Amino acid sequence: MSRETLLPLLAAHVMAQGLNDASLRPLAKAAGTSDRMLIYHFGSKDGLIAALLEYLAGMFAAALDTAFPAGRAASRRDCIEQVLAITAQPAFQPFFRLWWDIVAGCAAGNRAYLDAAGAIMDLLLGWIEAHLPADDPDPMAGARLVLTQIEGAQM
Amino acid sequence: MSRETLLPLLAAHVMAQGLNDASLRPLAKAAGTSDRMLIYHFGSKDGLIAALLEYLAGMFAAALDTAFPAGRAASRRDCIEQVLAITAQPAFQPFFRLWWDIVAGCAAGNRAYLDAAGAIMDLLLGWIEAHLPADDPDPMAGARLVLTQIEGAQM
DNA sequence: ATTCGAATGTAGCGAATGCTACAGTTGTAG
DNA sequence: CTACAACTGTAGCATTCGCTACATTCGAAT
Repeated sequence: MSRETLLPLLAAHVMAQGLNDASLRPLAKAAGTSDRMLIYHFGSKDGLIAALLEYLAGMFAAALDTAFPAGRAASRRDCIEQVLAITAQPAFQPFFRLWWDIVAGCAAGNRAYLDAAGAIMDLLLGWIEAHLPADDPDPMAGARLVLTQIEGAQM
Repeated sequence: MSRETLLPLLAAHVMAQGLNDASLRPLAKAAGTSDRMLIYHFGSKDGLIAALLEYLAGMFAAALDTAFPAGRAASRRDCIEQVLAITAQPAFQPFFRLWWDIVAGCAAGNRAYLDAAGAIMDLLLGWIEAHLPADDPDPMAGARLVLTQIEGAQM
């Protein structure tokens, strides 16, 4: 059982149970190993969380990849509604639960959470930018605007 | 030392240290009492949190009251920018830190947090509604729209 | 076959958690 | 003065937390 074998199982547990109050022993049990081994493989709980956040960001990107229609939206408003329709799917709810955990962790000043949040935001902005109309005057600003709307609506 | 004497001190500690990982002994120390007495006055930690959330919502309303200019905005967009300018003040940062804690708690299904979030949302919606232009065609929808923008921008 | 390092199990440490049992110590009503 | 109820301090309990010490197993390289 290596890091790579463990991460999917740990991620599944975190998706189901939340990230903020995840502790080593339940995580280990969910992955069929022991707290002892989690520390062995990841060095510390912080290391585990950092690895998990990175892995979860990858999962999120993959989920977006499969759920997103290929083409570009007709307008910014159209893009917003496409993204809203997709992220409203039940499959995405766990990701948003995690997202709020991460945001709260950022507000508390947690470094790993800040890094993860930055990475995920960049990921999302890139995605949106690629799905805006090709003739959008300022794609970066447009993506930020779309993201603002989506985050607000999610709440 | 009654509930009413304790709550402001507890609230101050929570504003400074966060809500999610607040525990009885540090809270008690910050309020100059003991965990024993907190349980005595509030019944349980859940009772304490519920009382604190209610008190903090009151604090937030009062803070809005003093910071908000009296009149109505010229337009929805104008209203958004007024609120953004005010909530960007350093005095409001601790409230938003708490807000994220509450949102994360809601995502985790915590009942007290859900109630508090609902109350605070209603409070905010009322505030915004009262500051929209008087000729707004649909003040309730307008308030929701403004709030969406603000929450999105805060992130 | 021996050796060596990676991987794993067992047991536990010290700290923090929410909460409780018990024993006072008040202040006040009769 | 007495009695009773509200209040408070001390000490602890059971649990969980992240983490470590120690011992063992096991496969591969020499």
